[in-house]
Amino acid sequence: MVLAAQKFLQIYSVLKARVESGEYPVGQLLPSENTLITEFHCSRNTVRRAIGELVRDGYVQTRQGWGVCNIFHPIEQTSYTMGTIESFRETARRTGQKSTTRVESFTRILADQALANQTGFPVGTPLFCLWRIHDLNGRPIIFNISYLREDCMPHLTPEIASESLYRYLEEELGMVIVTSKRTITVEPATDLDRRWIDLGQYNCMAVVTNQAYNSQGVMFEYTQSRHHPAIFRFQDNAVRRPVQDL
Amino acid sequence: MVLAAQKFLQIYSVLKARVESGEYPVGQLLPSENTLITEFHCSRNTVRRAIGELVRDGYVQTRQGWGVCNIFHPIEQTSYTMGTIESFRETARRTGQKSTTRVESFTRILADQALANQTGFPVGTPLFCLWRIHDLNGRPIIFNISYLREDCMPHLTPEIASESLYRYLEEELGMVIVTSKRTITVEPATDLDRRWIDLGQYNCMAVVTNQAYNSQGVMFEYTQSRHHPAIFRFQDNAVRRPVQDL
DNA sequence: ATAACTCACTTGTTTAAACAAGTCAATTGG
DNA sequence: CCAATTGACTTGTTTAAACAAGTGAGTTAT
Repeated sequence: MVLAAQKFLQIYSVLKARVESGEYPVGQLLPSENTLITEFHCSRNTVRRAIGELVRDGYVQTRQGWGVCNIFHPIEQTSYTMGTIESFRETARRTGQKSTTRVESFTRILADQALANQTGFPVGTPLFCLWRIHDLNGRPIIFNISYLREDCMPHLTPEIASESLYRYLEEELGMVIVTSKRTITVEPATDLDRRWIDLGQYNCMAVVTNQAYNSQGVMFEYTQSRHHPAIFRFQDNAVRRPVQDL
Repeated sequence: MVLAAQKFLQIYSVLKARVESGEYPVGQLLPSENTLITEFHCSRNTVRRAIGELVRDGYVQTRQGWGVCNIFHPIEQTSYTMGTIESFRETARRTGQKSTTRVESFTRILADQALANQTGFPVGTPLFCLWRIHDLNGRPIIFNISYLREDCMPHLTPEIASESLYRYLEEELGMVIVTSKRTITVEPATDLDRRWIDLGQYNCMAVVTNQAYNSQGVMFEYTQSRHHPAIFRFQDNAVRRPVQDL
């Protein structure tokens, strides 16, 4: 039951495709849980789990006593999708654009107090420091500053880094990347930014700070992605939960 | 079982507090599901649901065959929390800052083609158009442009809007706000922005576009929140899900 | 010594059942 | 005619059980 995707993911995919294709009209109700149970030959919990994922995606909305309402609106092609971790390369491939990455600097350092405060690595941690430029359709648009724990990837090279870093970590090292904490801010452009990115009239960068944890709960990556503001776009679906101060 | 919060939320709150207080040390495992079951006198599903919420919050991380690892790091005080919908007023109160809101303009319009394209409202929809300024500690920092469906809140007044709009909708009208789609972009500052917000050296705004849906699946609000870039900060926890192209 | 296996533990998935609670239309009672 | 009730539907919460599958330590067989 691992080669074939889990049942709830299969059902999720089918329902998602139907919503996207318009098979379930926007603004109307999906079939009830009972109907879906008989269609997919599964338990109610499994149907509910699939629907729960669609809710998280902002595709549908549930209402007790009423049903599951389709609220799908096509998203912008160029946007990031939040709620999942997606690399630059994956986003570019999904949106059908041509992306390249080049390494501008690759050094080894120890985390000093200032860097420890900024990143959250313990003082003295051996780190790779990596500067990369991402081009989209031939134009540089993202300046990437990464700090990577050396003890998690001792044999990292600039060649590997210019390929997909995440593919290397996952496929070669068998590392499972589980959680990623992201912060979005807007910061004044630095000289380093302008050295590579043509900002035109803008004097700011959209900065995504990313802290990634492996399956052992160790933070192995701290990356600042400094985006050209004109191409930056982040999308998210929020579900309001009851406010509770227990 | 509705006055007393649901069981899984109670357990969630207790575990969350323990993680935040350091009762469960960072980097170590939480008690196993079985241990928690006996402590809370509940079923395994209920414990798992509580833990699932902590995972979504980026507080803990699970690993099959191993356990639940505490990866909590205190978040920035001034940051938004994604994954939940929180109003400006709620955020300010949570972070202990003094906030005020004033209405600069309150008009009624019909959605024309351009506005329909921008917002997603059907052409001809009667709308309230609302300009608000949010002050934090006496300084204007957010310029808010809202379009609100008139038929969802016929008796809206500027006085209500200067109070909490969401409180009015929820408590007075009984409207349940369920889903909210947000997009974050960085845009050049306009003359309208500069009329109210002192940007200093910056020439951009951090823009959060928000589309809110009520429980009937109707989009009733489209709001552009144009933030002073220096105080803007958005935080999020992403969980990597298996990529699957069924 | 080491490789393979076993075993006790962990979390992950799925099913089944019961009851709570919201919604809406039809029916009933005044 | 209108208000209240009923009843059939919906989703929401919780329990219980079974099996799958990953982890790591200890044991066994070679």
